[in-house]
Amino acid sequence: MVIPAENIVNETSNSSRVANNMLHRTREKKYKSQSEFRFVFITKSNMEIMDDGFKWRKYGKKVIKNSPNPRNYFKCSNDGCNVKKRVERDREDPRYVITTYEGVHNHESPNYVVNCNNQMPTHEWTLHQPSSLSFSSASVL
DNA sequence: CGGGTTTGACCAGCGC
DNA sequence: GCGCTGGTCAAACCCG
Repeated sequence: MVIPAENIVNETSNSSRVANNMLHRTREKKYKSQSEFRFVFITKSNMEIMDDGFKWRKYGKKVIKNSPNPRNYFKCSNDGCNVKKRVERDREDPRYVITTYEGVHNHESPNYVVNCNNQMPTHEWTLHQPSSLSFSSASVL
């Protein structure tokens, strides 16, 4: 299992704003019996939809019980790649966006070259590596 | 016209 | 068994 985080790290390093306030929240979430790769990280952003280089198709939105903010569900629109991600705002700090990736892309990012050319999205967002987060322990560690 | 978004309905898992 | 909750589907709609 490979962490598809190189894109994220790449974008973060290009970002003019470096994470200056590391805020980690432990999210103990009971997922189904998924042994799939899962990668959770928190970003500080004004907008919940961030361009991480992949093409995502939104397929659902749900209001979560313990959160006033709705959670959005995305699938990778690449054919044959069934990577999913959910995006929700932090309940206590709406400035932070919690993104959960599930699965591993079986292809390269369609915008990977663009990102490597230092063409960042117009909006700015910073990455917070959730070191203490309940982060798909099996594959990351 | 094609691909993405929206949104309510539907379904499955879990706790009581 | 039932109800609640989260996750997915799919049809209608929107936009380039």
